Amino acid sequence: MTADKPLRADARRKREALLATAREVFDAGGFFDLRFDDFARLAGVGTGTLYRHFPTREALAEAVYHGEVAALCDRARQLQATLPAAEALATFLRGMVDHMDAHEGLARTLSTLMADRSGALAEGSRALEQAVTDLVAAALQEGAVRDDMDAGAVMMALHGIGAAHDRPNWRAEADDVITLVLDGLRRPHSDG
Amino acid sequence: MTADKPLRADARRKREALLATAREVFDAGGFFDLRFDDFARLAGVGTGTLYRHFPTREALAEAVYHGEVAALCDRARQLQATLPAAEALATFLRGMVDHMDAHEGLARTLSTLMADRSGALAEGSRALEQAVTDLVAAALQEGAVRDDMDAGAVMMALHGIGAAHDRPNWRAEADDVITLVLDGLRRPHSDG
DNA sequence: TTGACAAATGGAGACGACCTCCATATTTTA
DNA sequence: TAAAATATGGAGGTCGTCTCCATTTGTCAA
Repeated sequence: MTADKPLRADARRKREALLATAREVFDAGGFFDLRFDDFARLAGVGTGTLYRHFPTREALAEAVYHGEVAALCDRARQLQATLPAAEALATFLRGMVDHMDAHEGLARTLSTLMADRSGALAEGSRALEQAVTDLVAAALQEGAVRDDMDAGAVMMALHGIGAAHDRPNWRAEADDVITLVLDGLRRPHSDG
Repeated sequence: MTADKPLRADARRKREALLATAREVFDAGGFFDLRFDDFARLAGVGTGTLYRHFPTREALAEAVYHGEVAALCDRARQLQATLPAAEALATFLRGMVDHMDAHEGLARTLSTLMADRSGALAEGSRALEQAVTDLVAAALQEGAVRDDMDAGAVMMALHGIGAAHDRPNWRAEADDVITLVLDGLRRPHSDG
């Protein structure tokens, strides 16, 4: 999949400069409002170079958050290894909301990556979905969650949380969505 | 709020033509891919006229779905008047998914309207949120749902469903999200 | 070191979508 | 019917996005 490409020295340097600039802009919150060309100017490279390294704004966003998303996935695996499955899932989902809350850009990025209509799901997005799928599967095997549902619904809920990041009461509502999902995932009442 | 503006005869005619064209494109599924200018050409009006009547694509989308959204709100009120509150809420949410499934454009529109970062929430979106808020409040008063949660979480979940409309397994996942939300909304198990 | 080849650069300018402006046309009013 | 008010349309300005290719930079073998 990820064919190794021995990058030339200057190429690697420019690429790093672009990423560094993008990270700064991300932290400042202006990533999605800045002209794409300006990343180049800010990083001191030409526009052509920018586009060769990152064909789209989404590609750049993904690269910026590549580490962060990988960390989230690691965290998922770690939780899964050390906690009962249901608890691992809950902790992970709560942690996702924390992350989105702390890094405004992450919510925007995730929702952008997930909504990517270009078909090919970005690697980070796919990895994240796999992590959630594993967590849910483990909880299922443990008998902690109902068996008529898969991880897609959870992804969709996360998607909603990310996409709605500008709602006035976002944090509280996001926590509520997670609570609803987690409570809903247990065996439903038998009085239905 | 909505100041009555006696529209001139030709103005009303052009407006209607634009709406008719937009409806057709909506049903064909191409609304969000078509150049905004082309709505004008297709409807046989000038671009200036298009922009005077509908300053943005979102405004046009809202106008197209004004009737549909109003119908959804009416339906919510009607369900609320004829069914136990919890059942009314469930039926309404299921119906929303049906609607989004049947009219591909509606999901896209709702998610676009809700995500509208321009601050001022469009009228249709606000009306819909009010309808959901009322349904949840009624269910709460009836004691059918937990009391530590409001309608915002439900809106967020709907948002996620709409925003994720291009997921391969959308329909099943959307139904699952609704199920999770509804089951989660009941009193949680006491073994937590 | 040097020559030759491959890899990468940068930025001018093509392109395309969005939107404005105003001379002209249509409707309404008196 | 004439004047005033209202609406039209589309040429063209603006602004991001993205491409193209002449030039520069790095690599490697001799």
